[in-house]
Amino acid sequence: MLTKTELSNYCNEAREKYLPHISIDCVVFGFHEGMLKVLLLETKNQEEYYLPGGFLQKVEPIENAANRILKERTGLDDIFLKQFYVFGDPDRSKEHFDLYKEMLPENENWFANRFLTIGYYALVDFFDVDPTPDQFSISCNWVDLNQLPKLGLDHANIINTALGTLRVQLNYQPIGYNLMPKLFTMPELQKLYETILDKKLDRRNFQRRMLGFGILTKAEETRKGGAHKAPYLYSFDMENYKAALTAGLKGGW
Amino acid sequence: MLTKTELSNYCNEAREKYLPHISIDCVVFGFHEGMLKVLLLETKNQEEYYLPGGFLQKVEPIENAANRILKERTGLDDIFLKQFYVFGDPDRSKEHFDLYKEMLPENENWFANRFLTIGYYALVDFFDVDPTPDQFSISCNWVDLNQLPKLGLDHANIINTALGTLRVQLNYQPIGYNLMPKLFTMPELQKLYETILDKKLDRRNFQRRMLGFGILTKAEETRKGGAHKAPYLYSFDMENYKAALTAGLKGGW
DNA sequence: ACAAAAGTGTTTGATATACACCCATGT
DNA sequence: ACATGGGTGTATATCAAACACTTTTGT
Repeated sequence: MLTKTELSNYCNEAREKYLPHISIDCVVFGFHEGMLKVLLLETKNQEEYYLPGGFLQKVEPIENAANRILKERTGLDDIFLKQFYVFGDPDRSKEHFDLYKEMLPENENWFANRFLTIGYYALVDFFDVDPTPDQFSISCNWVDLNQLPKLGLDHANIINTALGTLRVQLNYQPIGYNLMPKLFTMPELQKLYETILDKKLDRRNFQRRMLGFGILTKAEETRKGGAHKAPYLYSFDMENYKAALTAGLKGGW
Repeated sequence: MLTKTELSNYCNEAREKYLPHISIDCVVFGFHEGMLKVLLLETKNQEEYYLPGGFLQKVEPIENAANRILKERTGLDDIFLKQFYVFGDPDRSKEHFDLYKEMLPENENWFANRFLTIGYYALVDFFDVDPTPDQFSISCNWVDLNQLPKLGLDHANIINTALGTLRVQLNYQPIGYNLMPKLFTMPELQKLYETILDKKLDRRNFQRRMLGFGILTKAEETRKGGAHKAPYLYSFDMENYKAALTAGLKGGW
Protein backbone atom coordinates (compact mmCIF):
# COMPACT_ATOMS: atom_id res chain seq x y z
CA MET A 1 0.00 0.00 0.00
CA LEU A 2 1.24 3.47 -0.84
CA THR A 3 1.93 5.77 2.07
CA LYS A 4 0.61 9.29 2.07
CA THR A 5 4.09 10.64 1.42
CA GLU A 6 4.69 8.33 -1.50
CA LEU A 7 1.38 9.29 -3.01
CA SER A 8 2.11 12.95 -2.49
CA ASN A 9 5.48 12.64 -4.16
CA TYR A 10 4.02 10.76 -7.03
CA CYS A 11 1.36 13.40 -7.55
CA ASN A 12 3.87 16.21 -7.55
CA GLU A 13 6.10 14.46 -9.97
CA ALA A 14 3.19 13.60 -12.24
CA ARG A 15 1.91 17.16 -12.32
CA GLU A 16 5.28 18.31 -13.49
CA LYS A 17 5.89 15.64 -16.06
CA TYR A 18 2.56 14.68 -17.59
CA LEU A 19 -0.39 16.27 -19.29
CA PRO A 20 -3.39 16.30 -16.99
CA HIS A 21 -6.70 14.62 -17.86
CA ILE A 22 -5.20 12.22 -20.38
CA SER A 23 -4.06 8.68 -19.96
CA ILE A 24 -3.23 5.73 -22.17
CA ASP A 25 -4.27 2.14 -21.61
CA CYS A 26 -2.97 -0.85 -23.49
CA VAL A 27 -4.81 -4.07 -24.18
CA VAL A 28 -2.09 -6.61 -24.89
CA PHE A 29 -3.38 -9.74 -26.57
CA GLY A 30 -1.56 -13.02 -26.58
CA PHE A 31 -2.57 -16.45 -27.77
CA HIS A 32 -1.81 -19.55 -25.76
CA GLU A 33 -3.25 -23.04 -25.63
CA GLY A 34 -6.06 -22.09 -27.93
CA MET A 35 -7.12 -19.15 -25.83
CA LEU A 36 -6.90 -15.41 -26.27
CA LYS A 37 -5.34 -13.77 -23.25
CA VAL A 38 -4.72 -10.23 -22.08
CA LEU A 39 -1.97 -8.89 -19.88
CA LEU A 40 -3.22 -7.54 -16.57
CA LEU A 41 -1.48 -5.90 -13.68
CA GLU A 42 -2.47 -6.48 -10.09
CA THR A 43 -1.89 -3.32 -8.13
CA LYS A 44 -0.35 -3.21 -4.70
CA ASN A 45 -2.99 -0.83 -3.42
CA GLN A 46 -6.09 -2.74 -4.31
CA GLU A 47 -7.30 -6.22 -4.90
CA GLU A 48 -8.18 -5.27 -8.39
CA TYR A 49 -6.67 -5.80 -11.78
CA TYR A 50 -5.83 -3.15 -14.33
CA LEU A 51 -4.69 -2.78 -17.86
CA PRO A 52 -1.14 -1.52 -18.19
CA GLY A 53 -1.60 2.20 -18.55
CA GLY A 54 0.03 5.50 -17.82
CA PHE A 55 0.25 9.14 -18.70
CA LEU A 56 1.40 11.22 -21.58
CA GLN A 57 4.51 13.35 -21.13
CA LYS A 58 4.12 17.01 -21.91
CA VAL A 59 5.99 16.91 -25.20
CA GLU A 60 5.74 13.31 -26.28
CA PRO A 61 3.95 11.89 -29.31
CA ILE A 62 1.11 9.58 -28.31
CA GLU A 63 2.58 6.58 -30.13
CA ASN A 64 5.84 6.96 -28.24
CA ALA A 65 3.99 7.29 -24.98
CA ALA A 66 2.06 4.08 -25.58
CA ASN A 67 5.28 2.20 -26.27
CA ARG A 68 7.08 3.73 -23.33
CA ILE A 69 4.23 3.00 -20.94
CA LEU A 70 3.99 -0.59 -22.02
CA LYS A 71 7.74 -0.98 -21.58
CA GLU A 72 7.71 0.61 -18.14
CA ARG A 73 4.79 -1.32 -16.82
CA THR A 74 5.22 -4.75 -18.32
CA GLY A 75 8.75 -4.90 -19.70
CA LEU A 76 7.42 -5.49 -23.22
CA ASP A 77 9.34 -3.67 -25.89
CA ASP A 78 9.12 -2.99 -29.58
CA ILE A 79 5.74 -4.52 -30.32
CA PHE A 80 2.82 -3.84 -32.64
CA LEU A 81 0.61 -1.18 -31.04
CA LYS A 82 -2.45 0.45 -32.52
CA GLN A 83 -4.75 3.18 -31.27
CA PHE A 84 -8.38 2.11 -31.36
CA TYR A 85 -10.61 4.38 -29.28
CA VAL A 86 -10.85 7.14 -26.73
CA PHE A 87 -12.88 6.51 -23.62
CA GLY A 88 -14.17 9.70 -22.10
CA ASP A 89 -17.14 9.17 -19.84
CA PRO A 90 -16.79 11.89 -17.19
CA ASP A 91 -17.32 9.33 -14.44
CA ARG A 92 -14.93 6.70 -15.67
CA SER A 93 -12.06 7.65 -13.37
CA LYS A 94 -14.22 8.53 -10.38
CA GLU A 95 -13.40 5.26 -8.69
CA HIS A 96 -9.72 6.03 -8.80
CA PHE A 97 -10.30 9.43 -7.28
CA ASP A 98 -12.45 8.00 -4.52
CA LEU A 99 -9.68 5.65 -3.55
CA TYR A 100 -7.17 8.37 -2.89
CA LYS A 101 -9.31 11.23 -1.77
CA GLU A 102 -8.95 10.40 1.90
CA MET A 103 -5.19 10.65 1.67
CA LEU A 104 -4.64 13.95 -0.07
CA PRO A 105 -6.56 17.20 -0.38
CA GLU A 106 -8.24 17.53 -3.75
CA ASN A 107 -6.00 20.22 -5.12
CA GLU A 108 -2.89 18.15 -4.46
CA ASN A 109 -4.38 14.96 -5.77
CA TRP A 110 -3.43 14.15 -9.34
CA PHE A 111 -6.16 11.54 -9.52
CA ALA A 112 -8.89 13.93 -8.39
CA ASN A 113 -9.49 14.85 -11.98
CA ARG A 114 -11.38 13.59 -14.91
CA PHE A 115 -9.27 11.44 -17.22
CA LEU A 116 -9.85 10.51 -20.80
CA THR A 117 -7.96 7.43 -21.82
CA ILE A 118 -6.67 6.59 -25.25
CA GLY A 119 -6.97 2.87 -25.89
CA TYR A 120 -4.19 0.99 -27.69
CA TYR A 121 -4.19 -2.65 -28.47
CA ALA A 122 -1.08 -4.74 -28.85
CA LEU A 123 -0.54 -8.16 -30.32
CA VAL A 124 2.36 -10.25 -29.16
CA ASP A 125 3.79 -13.69 -29.53
CA PHE A 126 2.97 -15.29 -26.20
CA PHE A 127 6.27 -17.17 -26.01
CA ASP A 128 8.37 -14.24 -27.05
CA VAL A 129 7.62 -11.99 -24.11
CA ASP A 130 8.46 -12.03 -20.47
CA PRO A 131 5.89 -9.95 -18.61
CA THR A 132 7.48 -8.18 -15.66
CA PRO A 133 5.48 -6.15 -13.16
CA ASP A 134 6.62 -2.62 -12.35
CA GLN A 135 7.05 -1.13 -8.89
CA PHE A 136 3.35 -0.37 -8.49
CA SER A 137 2.22 -3.89 -9.23
CA ILE A 138 2.30 -7.22 -7.49
CA SER A 139 2.04 -9.18 -10.68
CA CYS A 140 1.82 -8.92 -14.42
CA ASN A 141 0.01 -11.94 -15.76
CA TRP A 142 -1.77 -13.34 -18.75
CA VAL A 143 -5.45 -13.81 -18.11
CA ASP A 144 -7.87 -15.76 -20.25
CA LEU A 145 -10.40 -13.47 -21.91
CA ASN A 146 -13.21 -15.73 -20.78
CA GLN A 147 -12.14 -15.66 -17.17
CA LEU A 148 -11.47 -12.02 -16.51
CA PRO A 149 -11.25 -11.05 -12.85
CA LYS A 150 -12.89 -7.94 -11.47
CA LEU A 151 -11.32 -5.05 -13.32
CA GLY A 152 -10.80 -1.50 -12.14
CA LEU A 153 -12.39 1.56 -13.70
CA ASP A 154 -13.91 0.89 -17.11
CA HIS A 155 -11.16 -1.51 -18.12
CA ALA A 156 -13.54 -4.39 -18.80
CA ASN A 157 -15.26 -2.18 -21.34
CA ILE A 158 -11.93 -1.18 -22.88
CA ILE A 159 -11.01 -4.83 -23.34
CA ASN A 160 -14.33 -5.60 -24.98
CA THR A 161 -14.00 -2.70 -27.36
CA ALA A 162 -10.48 -3.81 -28.23
CA LEU A 163 -11.73 -7.30 -28.97
CA GLY A 164 -14.45 -5.91 -31.20
CA THR A 165 -11.85 -3.89 -33.08
CA LEU A 166 -9.71 -6.97 -33.49
CA ARG A 167 -12.61 -8.81 -35.09
CA VAL A 168 -13.35 -6.06 -37.55
CA GLN A 169 -9.70 -5.58 -38.43
CA LEU A 170 -8.88 -9.25 -38.83
CA ASN A 171 -8.91 -8.78 -42.58
CA TYR A 172 -6.96 -5.51 -42.61
CA GLN A 173 -4.25 -5.79 -39.99
CA PRO A 174 -1.37 -8.26 -39.59
CA ILE A 175 -3.09 -9.84 -36.66
CA GLY A 176 -2.03 -13.40 -37.31
CA TYR A 177 1.56 -12.45 -37.81
CA ASN A 178 1.93 -10.68 -34.52
CA LEU A 179 0.11 -13.19 -32.39
CA MET A 180 1.66 -16.39 -33.68
CA PRO A 181 5.15 -17.67 -32.99
CA LYS A 182 7.62 -17.78 -35.87
CA LEU A 183 6.63 -21.31 -36.71
CA PHE A 184 3.15 -22.63 -36.27
CA THR A 185 0.81 -25.22 -37.68
CA MET A 186 -2.29 -24.60 -39.72
CA PRO A 187 -4.62 -25.92 -37.01
CA GLU A 188 -2.99 -23.52 -34.55
CA LEU A 189 -3.56 -20.56 -36.83
CA GLN A 190 -7.11 -21.68 -37.39
CA LYS A 191 -7.66 -21.85 -33.66
CA LEU A 192 -6.57 -18.24 -33.39
CA TYR A 193 -9.07 -17.14 -35.99
CA GLU A 194 -11.80 -19.18 -34.40
CA THR A 195 -11.04 -17.69 -31.02
CA ILE A 196 -11.06 -14.11 -32.24
CA LEU A 197 -14.18 -14.59 -34.32
CA ASP A 198 -15.81 -16.86 -31.76
CA LYS A 199 -16.91 -19.15 -34.55
CA LYS A 200 -16.00 -22.60 -35.83
CA LEU A 201 -14.38 -22.68 -39.24
CA ASP A 202 -14.04 -25.52 -41.69
CA ARG A 203 -10.56 -27.04 -41.52
CA ARG A 204 -10.15 -27.66 -45.23
CA ASN A 205 -11.60 -24.40 -46.43
CA PHE A 206 -9.56 -22.45 -43.92
CA GLN A 207 -6.37 -24.04 -45.15
CA ARG A 208 -7.21 -23.49 -48.79
CA ARG A 209 -8.04 -19.88 -48.24
CA MET A 210 -5.00 -19.13 -46.10
CA LEU A 211 -2.69 -20.75 -48.61
CA GLY A 212 -4.54 -18.95 -51.38
CA PHE A 213 -3.44 -15.62 -49.97
CA GLY A 214 0.13 -16.67 -50.65
CA ILE A 215 1.34 -15.25 -47.37
CA LEU A 216 2.52 -18.48 -45.77
CA THR A 217 5.69 -20.45 -46.30
CA LYS A 218 5.55 -24.16 -45.64
CA ALA A 219 8.54 -25.44 -43.68
CA GLU A 220 10.21 -28.78 -44.24
CA GLU A 221 9.68 -29.90 -40.70
CA THR A 222 6.58 -31.03 -38.92
CA ARG A 223 5.52 -30.50 -35.33
CA LYS A 224 6.66 -33.72 -33.67
CA GLY A 225 5.53 -34.97 -30.32
CA GLY A 226 1.80 -34.55 -30.77
CA ALA A 227 -0.34 -37.58 -30.08
CA HIS A 228 -1.31 -37.88 -33.74
CA LYS A 229 -0.19 -37.21 -37.24
CA ALA A 230 2.50 -34.55 -37.23
CA PRO A 231 1.22 -31.30 -38.76
CA TYR A 232 3.41 -29.19 -41.04
CA LEU A 233 4.94 -26.00 -39.75
CA TYR A 234 4.43 -22.67 -41.47
CA SER A 235 5.85 -19.21 -41.21
CA PHE A 236 4.59 -15.89 -42.53
CA ASP A 237 6.13 -14.55 -45.70
CA MET A 238 6.49 -10.96 -44.53
CA GLU A 239 6.80 -9.49 -48.03
CA ASN A 240 3.61 -10.96 -49.38
CA TYR A 241 1.83 -10.57 -46.09
CA LYS A 242 2.26 -6.81 -45.99
CA ALA A 243 1.30 -6.48 -49.63
CA ALA A 244 -1.82 -8.56 -49.14
CA LEU A 245 -2.87 -6.55 -46.11
CA THR A 246 -2.56 -3.16 -47.75
CA ALA A 247 -4.92 -4.43 -50.42
CA GLY A 248 -7.09 -5.90 -47.67
CA LEU A 249 -7.74 -9.60 -47.36
CA LYS A 250 -11.03 -9.51 -49.13
CA GLY A 251 -14.08 -11.39 -48.11
CA GLY A 252 -15.30 -11.89 -44.55
CA TRP A 253 -15.56 -15.21 -42.80
CA MET B 1 -9.77 40.35 -35.81
CA LEU B 2 -9.93 39.69 -32.09
CA THR B 3 -8.73 42.45 -29.81
CA LYS B 4 -6.39 41.69 -26.98
CA THR B 5 -9.21 42.13 -24.47
CA GLU B 6 -11.51 39.82 -26.33
CA LEU B 7 -8.81 37.20 -26.51
CA SER B 8 -8.03 37.60 -22.86
CA ASN B 9 -11.68 37.22 -21.92
CA TYR B 10 -12.02 34.19 -24.10
CA CYS B 11 -8.98 32.57 -22.52
CA ASN B 12 -10.23 33.18 -19.02
CA GLU B 13 -13.62 31.80 -19.82
CA ALA B 14 -12.13 28.77 -21.54
CA ARG B 15 -9.84 27.98 -18.65
CA GLU B 16 -12.81 27.92 -16.36
CA LYS B 17 -15.13 25.94 -18.55
CA TYR B 18 -13.07 23.47 -20.53
CA LEU B 19 -10.53 20.75 -20.00
CA PRO B 20 -7.10 21.89 -21.10
CA HIS B 21 -5.06 20.11 -23.80
CA ILE B 22 -8.04 18.47 -25.42
CA SER B 23 -10.10 19.55 -28.37
CA ILE B 24 -12.58 18.01 -30.75
CA ASP B 25 -12.69 18.50 -34.51
CA CYS B 26 -15.49 17.42 -36.79
CA VAL B 27 -15.19 16.45 -40.42
CA VAL B 28 -18.68 16.92 -41.83
CA PHE B 29 -19.19 15.18 -45.13
CA GLY B 30 -21.91 16.07 -47.57
CA PHE B 31 -22.60 14.91 -51.09
CA HIS B 32 -23.64 17.32 -53.79
CA GLU B 33 -23.53 17.27 -57.57
CA GLY B 34 -21.53 14.10 -57.60
CA MET B 35 -18.87 15.46 -55.29
CA LEU B 36 -17.93 14.79 -51.69
CA LYS B 37 -17.71 18.01 -49.72
CA VAL B 38 -16.65 19.00 -46.23
CA LEU B 39 -17.84 21.87 -44.10
CA LEU B 40 -15.16 24.43 -43.42
CA LEU B 41 -15.14 27.58 -41.36
CA GLU B 42 -13.25 30.67 -42.39
CA THR B 43 -11.98 32.44 -39.31
CA LYS B 44 -12.13 36.16 -38.80
CA ASN B 45 -8.58 36.27 -37.54
CA GLN B 46 -6.80 34.58 -40.37
CA GLU B 47 -7.11 33.91 -44.03
CA GLU B 48 -7.25 30.24 -43.30
CA TYR B 49 -9.91 27.62 -43.15
CA TYR B 50 -10.62 25.28 -40.28
CA LEU B 51 -12.70 22.31 -39.40
CA PRO B 52 -15.49 23.08 -36.98
CA GLY B 53 -13.97 22.28 -33.63
CA GLY B 54 -14.04 23.21 -30.00
CA PHE B 55 -13.30 22.13 -26.49
CA LEU B 56 -14.59 19.63 -24.03
CA GLN B 57 -16.46 20.91 -20.98
CA LYS B 58 -15.14 19.73 -17.66
CA VAL B 59 -17.95 17.28 -17.00
CA GLU B 60 -19.30 16.50 -20.41
CA PRO B 61 -19.27 13.15 -22.25
CA ILE B 62 -17.21 13.34 -25.43
CA GLU B 63 -20.12 12.40 -27.66
CA ASN B 64 -22.20 15.23 -26.25
CA ALA B 65 -19.35 17.64 -26.70
CA ALA B 66 -18.95 16.72 -30.34
CA ASN B 67 -22.64 17.31 -30.96
CA ARG B 68 -22.69 20.54 -29.01
CA ILE B 69 -19.61 21.88 -30.78
CA LEU B 70 -20.99 21.10 -34.18
CA LYS B 71 -24.25 22.81 -33.28
CA GLU B 72 -22.51 25.89 -31.91
CA ARG B 73 -20.15 26.33 -34.79
CA THR B 74 -22.21 25.35 -37.80
CA GLY B 75 -25.82 25.27 -36.66
CA LEU B 76 -26.06 21.56 -37.52
CA ASP B 77 -28.05 19.54 -35.07
CA ASP B 78 -28.88 15.94 -34.38
CA ILE B 79 -26.69 14.26 -36.96
CA PHE B 80 -24.71 11.04 -37.26
CA LEU B 81 -21.32 11.56 -35.59
CA LYS B 82 -18.60 9.00 -35.08
CA GLN B 83 -15.25 9.18 -33.35
CA PHE B 84 -12.45 7.99 -35.59
CA TYR B 85 -9.00 8.98 -34.33
CA VAL B 86 -6.97 11.06 -31.91
CA PHE B 87 -4.33 13.36 -33.32
CA GLY B 88 -1.64 14.07 -30.83
CA ASP B 89 1.58 15.24 -32.42
CA PRO B 90 3.10 17.59 -29.84
CA ASP B 91 3.65 20.24 -32.54
CA ARG B 92 0.25 20.11 -34.13
CA SER B 93 -1.16 23.15 -32.34
CA LYS B 94 2.05 25.15 -32.37
CA GLU B 95 0.81 27.31 -35.22
CA HIS B 96 -2.18 28.36 -33.21
CA PHE B 97 -0.01 29.29 -30.30
CA ASP B 98 2.36 31.29 -32.48
CA LEU B 99 -0.54 33.35 -33.74
CA TYR B 100 -1.60 34.56 -30.34
CA LYS B 101 1.65 34.65 -28.45
CA GLU B 102 2.31 38.29 -29.23
CA MET B 103 -0.99 39.30 -27.68
CA LEU B 104 -0.96 37.55 -24.35
CA PRO B 105 1.70 36.32 -21.93
CA GLU B 106 2.13 32.59 -22.12
CA ASN B 107 0.60 31.80 -18.75
CA GLU B 108 -2.59 33.65 -19.64
CA ASN B 109 -2.82 32.19 -23.11
CA TRP B 110 -5.16 29.26 -23.42
CA PHE B 111 -3.70 28.39 -26.79
CA ALA B 112 -0.11 28.32 -25.53
CA ASN B 113 -0.52 24.66 -24.74
CA ARG B 114 -0.30 21.40 -26.47
CA PHE B 115 -3.67 20.14 -27.68
CA LEU B 116 -4.70 16.66 -28.62
CA THR B 117 -7.75 16.61 -30.81
CA ILE B 118 -10.34 13.90 -31.04
CA GLY B 119 -11.55 13.52 -34.60
CA TYR B 120 -15.23 12.91 -35.33
CA TYR B 121 -16.73 12.50 -38.72
CA ALA B 122 -20.28 13.37 -39.59
CA LEU B 123 -22.43 12.45 -42.53
CA VAL B 124 -25.29 14.70 -43.52
CA ASP B 125 -27.84 15.12 -46.22
CA PHE B 126 -26.53 18.12 -48.14
CA PHE B 127 -29.99 19.55 -48.75
CA ASP B 128 -31.20 19.02 -45.24
CA VAL B 129 -28.76 21.33 -43.50
CA ASP B 130 -28.26 25.04 -43.39
CA PRO B 131 -24.66 25.75 -42.40
CA THR B 132 -24.44 28.89 -40.30
CA PRO B 133 -21.14 30.39 -39.20
CA ASP B 134 -20.67 31.23 -35.53
CA GLN B 135 -19.34 34.51 -34.10
CA PHE B 136 -15.71 33.57 -34.70
CA SER B 137 -16.16 32.81 -38.36
CA ILE B 138 -16.78 34.77 -41.53
CA SER B 139 -18.30 31.85 -43.34
CA CYS B 140 -19.30 28.25 -43.02
CA ASN B 141 -19.20 26.65 -46.42
CA TRP B 142 -19.15 23.37 -48.25
CA VAL B 143 -15.87 22.79 -49.99
CA ASP B 144 -15.14 20.15 -52.58
CA LEU B 145 -12.71 17.55 -51.26
CA ASN B 146 -10.64 17.88 -54.39
CA GLN B 147 -10.31 21.62 -54.08
CA LEU B 148 -9.43 22.14 -50.46
CA PRO B 149 -8.04 25.57 -49.61
CA LYS B 150 -5.06 26.01 -47.31
CA LEU B 151 -6.09 24.57 -44.00
CA GLY B 152 -4.95 25.53 -40.52
CA LEU B 153 -3.06 23.27 -38.14
CA ASP B 154 -3.12 19.62 -39.18
CA HIS B 155 -6.68 19.81 -40.45
CA ALA B 156 -5.80 18.62 -43.93
CA ASN B 157 -4.42 15.48 -42.37
CA ILE B 158 -7.52 15.05 -40.23
CA ILE B 159 -9.72 15.25 -43.32
CA ASN B 160 -7.62 12.67 -45.13
CA THR B 161 -7.75 10.30 -42.21
CA ALA B 162 -11.52 10.73 -42.00
CA LEU B 163 -11.85 9.94 -45.68
CA GLY B 164 -9.76 6.82 -45.24
CA THR B 165 -11.99 5.74 -42.38
CA LEU B 166 -15.06 6.34 -44.52
CA ARG B 167 -13.67 4.04 -47.19
CA VAL B 168 -12.94 1.24 -44.79
CA GLN B 169 -16.28 1.58 -43.04
CA LEU B 170 -18.37 1.80 -46.16
CA ASN B 171 -19.46 -1.77 -45.57
CA TYR B 172 -20.06 -1.42 -41.85
CA GLN B 173 -21.65 1.96 -41.26
CA PRO B 174 -24.89 3.49 -42.55
CA ILE B 175 -22.93 5.80 -44.77
CA GLY B 176 -25.29 5.84 -47.68
CA TYR B 177 -28.29 6.46 -45.51
CA ASN B 178 -26.89 9.52 -43.84
CA LEU B 179 -25.44 11.15 -46.90
CA MET B 180 -28.32 10.71 -49.31
CA PRO B 181 -31.60 12.62 -49.29
CA LYS B 182 -34.78 10.73 -48.41
CA LEU B 183 -35.41 9.89 -52.03
CA PHE B 184 -32.65 9.29 -54.51
CA THR B 185 -31.95 7.45 -57.70
CA MET B 186 -29.71 4.44 -58.15
CA PRO B 187 -27.20 6.37 -60.30
CA GLU B 188 -27.00 9.01 -57.58
CA LEU B 189 -26.23 6.41 -54.93
CA GLN B 190 -23.69 4.82 -57.21
CA LYS B 191 -22.01 8.17 -57.71
CA LEU B 192 -21.65 8.47 -53.95
CA TYR B 193 -19.95 5.10 -53.71
CA GLU B 194 -17.72 5.89 -56.63
CA THR B 195 -16.74 9.18 -55.08
CA ILE B 196 -15.91 7.71 -51.70
CA LEU B 197 -14.03 4.78 -53.19
CA ASP B 198 -12.51 6.86 -55.97
CA LYS B 199 -13.26 4.09 -58.40
CA LYS B 200 -15.68 3.49 -61.26
CA LEU B 201 -18.28 0.81 -60.65
CA ASP B 202 -20.38 -1.12 -63.10
CA ARG B 203 -23.91 0.28 -63.27
CA ARG B 204 -25.68 -3.05 -63.59
CA ASN B 205 -23.66 -4.93 -61.02
CA PHE B 206 -23.98 -2.07 -58.56
CA GLN B 207 -27.74 -2.06 -58.90
CA ARG B 208 -28.03 -5.81 -58.54
CA ARG B 209 -25.88 -5.88 -55.48
CA MET B 210 -27.57 -2.94 -53.78
CA LEU B 211 -30.99 -4.40 -54.39
CA GLY B 212 -29.68 -7.76 -53.24
CA PHE B 213 -29.03 -6.35 -49.78
CA GLY B 214 -32.75 -5.75 -49.47
CA ILE B 215 -32.24 -2.39 -47.84
CA LEU B 216 -33.84 -0.23 -50.53
CA THR B 217 -37.48 0.48 -51.23
CA LYS B 218 -38.40 1.37 -54.76
CA ALA B 219 -40.82 4.29 -54.99
CA GLU B 220 -43.63 4.58 -57.50
CA GLU B 221 -42.38 7.85 -58.86
CA THR B 222 -39.44 8.64 -61.05
CA ARG B 223 -37.16 11.65 -61.05
CA LYS B 224 -38.75 13.84 -63.72
CA GLY B 225 -37.11 16.76 -65.43
CA GLY B 226 -33.82 15.14 -66.33
CA ALA B 227 -32.77 15.40 -69.94
CA HIS B 228 -33.16 11.67 -70.43
CA LYS B 229 -35.03 8.63 -69.30
CA ALA B 230 -36.49 9.24 -65.85
CA PRO B 231 -34.77 7.09 -63.20
CA TYR B 232 -36.74 5.47 -60.38
CA LEU B 233 -36.55 6.88 -56.90
CA TYR B 234 -35.52 4.80 -53.92
CA SER B 235 -35.49 5.21 -50.19
CA PHE B 236 -33.70 3.27 -47.49
CA ASP B 237 -35.64 0.67 -45.55
CA MET B 238 -34.33 1.60 -42.12
CA GLU B 239 -35.25 -1.72 -40.49
CA ASN B 240 -33.42 -3.91 -42.94
CA TYR B 241 -30.64 -1.40 -43.31
CA LYS B 242 -29.68 -1.50 -39.66
CA ALA B 243 -29.94 -5.26 -39.55
CA ALA B 244 -27.75 -5.65 -42.62
CA LEU B 245 -25.13 -3.29 -41.21
CA THR B 246 -24.76 -5.05 -37.89
CA ALA B 247 -24.04 -8.20 -39.83
CA GLY B 248 -21.72 -6.21 -42.06
CA LEU B 249 -22.31 -5.82 -45.75
CA LYS B 250 -20.01 -8.58 -46.79
CA GLY B 251 -17.59 -8.44 -49.63
CA GLY B 252 -15.53 -5.46 -50.67
CA TRP B 253 -15.86 -3.60 -53.92
C1' DA C 1 -34.08 10.92 -85.59
C1' DC C 2 -30.70 10.92 -82.51
C1' DA C 3 -27.86 11.40 -78.43
C1' DA C 4 -27.50 10.37 -73.78
C1' DA C 5 -28.94 8.31 -69.69
C1' DA C 6 -31.52 4.52 -67.51
C1' DG C 7 -33.63 -0.06 -67.27
C1' DT C 8 -32.84 -5.02 -67.64
C1' DG C 9 -30.67 -10.04 -68.56
C1' DT C 10 -27.10 -13.50 -69.61
C1' DT C 11 -22.80 -15.71 -69.66
C1' DT C 12 -18.51 -16.75 -67.39
C1' DG C 13 -15.16 -17.30 -63.93
C1' DA C 14 -13.90 -17.24 -59.17
C1' DT C 15 -14.66 -18.24 -54.63
C1' DA C 16 -17.16 -20.01 -50.59
C1' DT C 17 -19.36 -24.02 -48.81
C1' DA C 18 -20.16 -28.62 -47.93
C1' DC C 19 -18.63 -32.92 -47.64
C1' DA C 20 -15.46 -37.86 -47.59
C1' DC C 21 -11.50 -40.35 -47.75
C1' DC C 22 -6.75 -41.46 -46.65
C1' DC C 23 -2.55 -40.97 -43.62
C1' DA C 24 0.32 -40.79 -39.51
C1' DT C 25 0.99 -41.36 -34.64
C1' DG C 26 0.64 -42.68 -29.65
C1' DT C 27 -1.87 -45.65 -26.76
C1' DA D 1 -6.10 -52.13 -33.98
C1' DC D 2 -7.99 -48.05 -33.19
C1' DA D 3 -8.99 -43.51 -31.97
C1' DT D 4 -7.72 -39.06 -33.04
C1' DG D 5 -6.11 -35.38 -35.41
C1' DG D 6 -4.05 -33.92 -39.82
C1' DG D 7 -3.53 -33.92 -44.90
C1' DT D 8 -5.89 -33.57 -49.34
C1' DG D 9 -9.63 -33.44 -53.26
C1' DT D 10 -14.15 -32.72 -55.53
C1' DA D 11 -18.82 -31.27 -56.49
C1' DT D 12 -22.09 -27.46 -55.94
C1' DA D 13 -23.94 -23.10 -55.05
C1' DT D 14 -23.33 -18.47 -54.87
C1' DC D 15 -21.57 -14.20 -56.20
C1' DA D 16 -18.67 -10.89 -58.79
C1' DA D 17 -17.25 -9.40 -63.39
C1' DA D 18 -17.89 -8.54 -67.97
C1' DC D 19 -20.77 -7.39 -71.36
C1' DA D 20 -25.25 -5.78 -75.03
C1' DC D 21 -29.56 -4.57 -76.04
C1' DT D 22 -33.82 -2.04 -75.28
C1' DT D 23 -36.45 2.02 -73.39
C1' DT D 24 -37.28 6.73 -72.42
C1' DT D 25 -36.77 11.59 -72.89
C1' DG D 26 -35.32 16.28 -74.52
C1' DT D 27 -33.50 18.57 -78.38
